[in-house]
Amino acid sequence: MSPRVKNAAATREAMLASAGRRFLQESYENVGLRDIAGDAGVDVALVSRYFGSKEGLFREVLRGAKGEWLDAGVTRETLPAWLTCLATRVHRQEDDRQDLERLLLILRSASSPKAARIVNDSFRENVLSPVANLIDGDDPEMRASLALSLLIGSTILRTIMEVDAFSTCDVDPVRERMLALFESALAQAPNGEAA
Amino acid sequence: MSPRVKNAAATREAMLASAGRRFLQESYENVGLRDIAGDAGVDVALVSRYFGSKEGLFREVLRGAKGEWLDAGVTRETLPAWLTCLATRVHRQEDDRQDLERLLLILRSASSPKAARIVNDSFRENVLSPVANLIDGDDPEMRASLALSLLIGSTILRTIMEVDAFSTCDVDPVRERMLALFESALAQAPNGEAA
DNA sequence: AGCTCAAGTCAACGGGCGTGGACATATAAA
DNA sequence: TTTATATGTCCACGCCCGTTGACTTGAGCT
Repeated sequence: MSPRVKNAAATREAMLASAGRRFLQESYENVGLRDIAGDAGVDVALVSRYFGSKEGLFREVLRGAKGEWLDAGVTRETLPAWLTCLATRVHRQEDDRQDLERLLLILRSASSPKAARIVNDSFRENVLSPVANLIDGDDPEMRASLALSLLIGSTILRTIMEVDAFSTCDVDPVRERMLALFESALAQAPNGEAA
Repeated sequence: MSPRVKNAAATREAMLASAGRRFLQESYENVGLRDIAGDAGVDVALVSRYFGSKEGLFREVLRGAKGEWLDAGVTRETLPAWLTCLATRVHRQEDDRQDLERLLLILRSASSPKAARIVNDSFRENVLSPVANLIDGDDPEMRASLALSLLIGSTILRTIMEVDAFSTCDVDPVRERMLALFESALAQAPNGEAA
């Protein structure tokens, strides 16, 4: 093979990018380092050189995707609508896609022994905590978990299980119900919404 | 090795049982046929002989677990409470554990290319349809998907992500909120509960 | 131009995987 | 008791994996 141009920073990014793409579509176990390196136009051995191991590469991908979750000026008031957007895949802004991909990247590799700890940590730090910190009142983590359960479940149903009964009918009623559920889950009072 | 006693039906069941146990705890990709055969006290080659392939074995495990979901006399009225039981892991009856394991078995191997089709079919046939058939009114599949999203999400959070913010505080409030969410998700009217 | 070292490639290793064919043995019929 | 067949074991093949060490080549400096 003719060796590629030598630019350490660029190839590192290229590998990170192709790894992110691969890990997003297939799970941690089902993607090989040769696939990732191939996409980046680089030899496999560079993975060990740059990231130490496959786990290291995966960790770096999760770490690199950090800080983009909830960044687009989401407040306590707009949170339910924002979650509804993610859950119904209607992207208001370009950033929503990034957020959804982050979540999906985490969910895809959730049940992989090698990636489990990394995934769990990333989830707690990058998606659970931000939401919990955004809402105030009692048991913020519990209420955030409740809302995120709905988001996670619907994402899995639509993306992985390919069920998508949410789009067989009109989207608006679904969005309406979703919004109500998110508001109820995040609300301080157990029943309904109490300002 | 001293050959085991020769009983085709018994060994077949033993393999099915150990496979079910393994597939429940690890995902499809992360369990080897040698593990399963080892647990059953049998040689690996019998998997091919009895089930054709690993996929065949997995399919048979899913098929064998069929018909136990929602079997314990759950009605439209008791459905929300039953879902809450599953989501909070409080087992009223012994059967609840079976139902939860079924769902978990499906979720664990959901993102495995080889098992995806099998898992998706099993989910639709064995968990989504029963729930959709139990509720009446418009868009039963959509409402069932909504409720199952919550169940799936909370199950993943608790079992795979090991978050379990649901049990850091008292369980009763969580169950109360869960119940309200399930009822709202399954309700005919978009807002709240309307008998 | 020549030198140097980071940057990249190549080949191979040890290991685990699913699978298939050849062989052994317990069971049941003759 | 002999025979036949279902049942189970053993062995090895081919494949893909992550990782490593030795080699090659490009870029930048003097």
